[in-house]
Amino acid sequence: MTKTRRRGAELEAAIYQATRDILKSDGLSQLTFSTVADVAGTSKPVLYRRWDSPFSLALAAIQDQIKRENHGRLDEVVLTGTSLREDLFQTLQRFIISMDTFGQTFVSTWLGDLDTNKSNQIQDMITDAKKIDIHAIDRILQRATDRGEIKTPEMSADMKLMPFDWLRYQMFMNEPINNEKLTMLVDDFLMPAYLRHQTL
Amino acid sequence: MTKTRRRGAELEAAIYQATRDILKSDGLSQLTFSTVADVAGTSKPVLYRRWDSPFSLALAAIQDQIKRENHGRLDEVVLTGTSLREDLFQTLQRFIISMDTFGQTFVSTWLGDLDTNKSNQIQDMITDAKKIDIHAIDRILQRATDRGEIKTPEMSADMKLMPFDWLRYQMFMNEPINNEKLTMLVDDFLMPAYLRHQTL
DNA sequence: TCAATAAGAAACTAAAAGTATCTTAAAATC
DNA sequence: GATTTTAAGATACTTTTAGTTTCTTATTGA
Repeated sequence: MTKTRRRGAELEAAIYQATRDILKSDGLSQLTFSTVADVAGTSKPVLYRRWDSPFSLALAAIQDQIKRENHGRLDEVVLTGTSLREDLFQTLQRFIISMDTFGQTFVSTWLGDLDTNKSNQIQDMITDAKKIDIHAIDRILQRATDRGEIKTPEMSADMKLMPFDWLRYQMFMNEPINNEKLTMLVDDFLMPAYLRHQTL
Repeated sequence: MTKTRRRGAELEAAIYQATRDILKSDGLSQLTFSTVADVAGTSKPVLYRRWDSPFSLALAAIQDQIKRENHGRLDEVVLTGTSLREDLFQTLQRFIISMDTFGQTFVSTWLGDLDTNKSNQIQDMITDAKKIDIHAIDRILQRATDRGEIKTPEMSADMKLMPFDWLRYQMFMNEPINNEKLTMLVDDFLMPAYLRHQTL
C-alpha cells in the first residue's frame, strides 16, 4: 500500500467501483468485504465502519451508478414521435439502453434477497422505478390523446407497466432484445392493447 | 441421534425437505451444509459426499419438488375450453397454480447465480421450461385453428412465451396475480395479439 | 503548528467450511 | 444365520472466512 491515503468521496468511488466489478465478474454470493478491500486497495475495517453488510454495500454501489450514468430519467426524455407508436418506440428503446447500463448482474442483486423481504430499501427502489415507468407512459398517452389517437389517457397501472415488466424479464433471463423483438412488443401487444382499450 | 440410520431414498428425501425448508425460511445465502445437516438429522460428511456445494443441493432439492408436485406438465393438461380465450384462461390459471407451488424463494435461488452463467444445469432447466410453455400454447393455437378462430397456429416463440414471461416476472416481484390481472393479460394483450396476428 | 478525523495495517477472535478418521447400522451375499 | 460390503453418522481436526480490536499515521481543518 502506498503512503498516500484516499479519503471521503474519492475513496468511496473506488470502493463502489470495486464492488460493481466483483458483482459483475463473480456475482453477489462472492461479494465479501475482504475481496472488496483487496480490489479497492483499502482495508476491511474501513468497510465495516461504513456499511453493515456486503449486501448494503452492493445496493449503495448500484444506486451510485444509477446516479452517475442514468442519462436522465426515463419520464423526462424529450419525446419527438408523431404518433403513439413512435413515442412508445422511443421510450422503450431508451429504457433498453438504460437497462444495458446496469446489466443483468445488478438486477439479480436486486432480486437476490427480495424473497426474505428484509430490505425496505429494495422495495423503495422498486416502487420508485415503477412510478417513473408509469409516468413515462402517462406522458405518451397524454400526447396520443392530444393528437386524437385515443380518447383518454386513463388506463390501469398494470397495463402501463407491462412493457417494462416484460423487458426486465428478458434482461433477467439474458434474452437479447433486438429490434424485431421490440417491434413485436409494440406492434403486436402494446398498440392493439392501448388502442383497443379506448374503444370500450 | 437414534441408533436407526436412514439410507438411500429415505435419507435423500429428508435432506431435500430440510433444504427446501431452509431456503423458504432463510433464503439461499443462509443455506449451509451445516444447517442442512442439523435440520435433516444427518451429518455433514454425508452431504459433502453427495453434493459438491450447497447450491448444487438447492437445485437438486428444487428439481425433486418439481418432480413430486408438478401436478403433471402444463402442456399435458386436458383442455376443456370452447374458445381460444377459454383455453388461454385454463392454461394460464394452471400455470399460476404451479408457480404458487414453488413460491418466490425457489425462483430467486434459480436466478441467484444466473448472471455468472456458471451453471449449465440452470440453463437447461430454463430451456426445458420454455419448451413446455411453447408446447402448451401450440396446443391451444392448434385447437383455435381447428375451430376456425384463427387461420394458422404459426407464431413466433416470443409471442407464445410472452404470457409466461410476464407472469413469472409478477411472481419474481411478489406481485399478486388476481383474476382481474389475468383477465387483463388475456383480454387486453393476448387475444388482440393472437387474433391480430392472423389477419396479416 | 497543532488537533481532529479517519484511513490503513496487522493481530486477534469467532464462526463457518471443509476434511480425515473411526465406528457401526443396514443391506447384500454366501 | 454368519459374514462381508456399503455407507451413514460421530467426532475431531484443519483451513478459510467473517468480524473485531488496537494501534499508527496520513490528511484535513482550525
